[in-house]
Amino acid sequence: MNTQHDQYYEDRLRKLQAIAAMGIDPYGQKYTDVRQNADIRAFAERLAIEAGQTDETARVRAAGRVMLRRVMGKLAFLTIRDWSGDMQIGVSKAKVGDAGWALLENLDLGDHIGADGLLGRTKTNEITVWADQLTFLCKALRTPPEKFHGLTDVDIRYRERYVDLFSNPDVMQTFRARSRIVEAVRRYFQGQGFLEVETPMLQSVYGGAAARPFMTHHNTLDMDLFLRISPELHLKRLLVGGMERVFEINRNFRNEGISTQHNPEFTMMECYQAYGDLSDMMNHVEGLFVAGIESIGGGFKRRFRELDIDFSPPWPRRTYSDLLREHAGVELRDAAGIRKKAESLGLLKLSPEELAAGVRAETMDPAILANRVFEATVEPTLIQPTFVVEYPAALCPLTRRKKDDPTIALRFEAYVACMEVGNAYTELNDPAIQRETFGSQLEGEGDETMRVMDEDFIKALEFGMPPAGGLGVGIDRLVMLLTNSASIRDVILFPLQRPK
RNA sequence: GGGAGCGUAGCUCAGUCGGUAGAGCAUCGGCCUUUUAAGCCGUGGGUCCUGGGUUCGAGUCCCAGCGCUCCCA
Repeated sequence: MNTQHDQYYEDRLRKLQAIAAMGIDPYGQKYTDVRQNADIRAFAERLAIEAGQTDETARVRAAGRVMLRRVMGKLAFLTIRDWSGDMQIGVSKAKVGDAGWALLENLDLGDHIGADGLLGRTKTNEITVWADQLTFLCKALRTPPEKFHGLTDVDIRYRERYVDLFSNPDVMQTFRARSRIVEAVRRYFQGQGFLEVETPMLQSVYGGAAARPFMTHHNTLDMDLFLRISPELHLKRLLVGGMERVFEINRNFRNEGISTQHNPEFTMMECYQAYGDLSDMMNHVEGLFVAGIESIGGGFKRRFRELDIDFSPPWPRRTYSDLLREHAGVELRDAAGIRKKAESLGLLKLSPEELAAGVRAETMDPAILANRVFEATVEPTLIQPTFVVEYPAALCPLTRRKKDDPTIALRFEAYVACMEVGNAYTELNDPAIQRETFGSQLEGEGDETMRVMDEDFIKALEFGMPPAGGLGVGIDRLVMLLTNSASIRDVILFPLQRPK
């Protein structure tokens, strides 16, 4: 058990007191001029120090958490870790004196220390800071995970991410990559003339997507509120206001299932471009993937799980109906054929939720059936980056229709590794059609797609929203793909866990 | 929601047919001035996820629950 009074805790408290008795603050002070371990390592490479030699001119200061400790009598080697990497610190009793050695004897794995000294290499050629001064920076009262295997229990890794981060360097690397990718996406849109904005997460009317919301309550206003499922309707209001290019990178919340691809809160990028259309949005999808890849390196040909994926633009564009014909052997317009195919795939079986919502297989909308067939037959084949274009209009009521074919929606989805990573529209800006489509619900979609009438949004459209293209890209999935992370929980620092 | 699996020392993991709870790392004590998961000798450490049940006896078998993982919906 993780009680506070086990033997380890007591041992460490005893050493903390011993350190304090030496007149040293066991929780440290400001410590300046520290060089990162990776930087010190690169410096040592440039100096071309030979094995067994020390460079008398190369004084450095390193700091980090003690990960390994090898003491042999009056000489010790410590491996300390900062967020750039590890560094070996050599400590000899002759050099640091009795006081320094007494400090070393009270060091535990997990403590933070600083070391000043000359840079050299050991006989075995390991880059080493030969300390003449150790500075104690922080006592750790808990034992870090085992030095060789690190922390592997996934439950504890997510619950105690702070331990995961310092004991598993790959995890640190993933989250550094995530930060660079988000920066790159931001820079990409700024470079394209977009303005970054933030819109409400607490909303009295929710919308912009088909999902169940989280509910909360404002006490002093005595008002129920929803956590947003999408920023879409607010970003479009900004188009009405004359912000011609806007984007937002922020959290959405959906009160739905949890899986390796779904976390209840996730980070979404949405952008809207006045006078733009779908082809602009495709360019942006490719552009932000390129920017993300360039920010972390590794090239366009990448590994994801067991898949080899080539992100080189341009990505192929395939129509929904062609893909359906190719992989399901049915025509999109052949409602009877689709129903037959759906039946043979066992797709007419309804979930308890759907049955409760009054959905019946016999009257299910052909477009919904087609989409079930699409998900079952086409999606598993969409491994290489692909734009699926020409969605059936019935599936996307919020979307403008193709001019010469009103059954086709001006929408695409971008797929990579069978995951939906982008969703784009040529936006609907006709307030009358928008009013009709709000609240419309196709039989077979269940209650999750309940769309609440947003009168203020209609009003905004009545002031005139310029024709525009809009795009949403799930940042977590983007990071998963580019960092080869199998689960969304591996790219979210603190994924939702039930309390233990 | 359904299926499969997992939960044992701080960490990583064994635990056979139901018969006194084990190892490595870590801790503590000792030796050790070039180690690389340092080494050698010694040592302490357990709510076997929780609660029931079967049994002379349960980490092990049965039931229920909790948490996690994966697959499916």
